[in-house]
Amino acid sequence: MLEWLKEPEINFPGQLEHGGFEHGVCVGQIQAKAGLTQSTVSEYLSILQRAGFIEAKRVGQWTYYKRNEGAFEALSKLIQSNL
Amino acid sequence: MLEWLKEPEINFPGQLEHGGFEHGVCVGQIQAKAGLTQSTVSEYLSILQRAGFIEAKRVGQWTYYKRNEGAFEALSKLIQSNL
DNA sequence: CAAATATATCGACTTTTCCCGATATATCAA
DNA sequence: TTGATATATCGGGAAAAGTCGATATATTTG
Repeated sequence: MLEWLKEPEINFPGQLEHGGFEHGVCVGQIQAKAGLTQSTVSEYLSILQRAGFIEAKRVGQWTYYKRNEGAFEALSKLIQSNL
Repeated sequence: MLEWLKEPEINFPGQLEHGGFEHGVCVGQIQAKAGLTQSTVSEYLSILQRAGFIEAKRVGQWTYYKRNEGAFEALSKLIQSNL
């Protein structure tokens, strides 16, 4: 999912019908591509959010998720320095 | 364990009695510090070895393990570029 | 070769993670 | 307000990972 969200335009064409990509991609799009149930995908996304890798924005009945690039940079640096 | 092996002289003083650190640290030293059973530590180390994070060298009845720094560098870069 | 020592492997049990269906909550549309 | 849609949360069963004791293998020493 994290890789998918790196190129949302390519991986989630259906998102165009939900107002574009500025806020991220909504759960239903990710679920359809993942082939897992709605509850599983929702839980995954909330875990990734708590871990700081993605950000959520609620707009109406939709929740949009997008990557937090800073977290990946930080993880990469942490592996370099601490591990 | 991976962090311990970054500074073997500091974390495994008992290793001095096993011929020093040039080949790495032997399993018994790591086991004592980890506080887990011998079998568990042996399995951990073999998993880390298969994953490429450490290298093993058998010398007599001892197996010495040491870090493979390249693997950490590669992981850090992989997170930067692919994730 | 036999006993001692260091490590590896195996089988079983426990704990954690994964994933689901059911249900709850929130928003939108009529 | 009611029904439809999107997402979140909950409880449980299945799968995977963690950990152990017992045992096997390899090496050294006497």
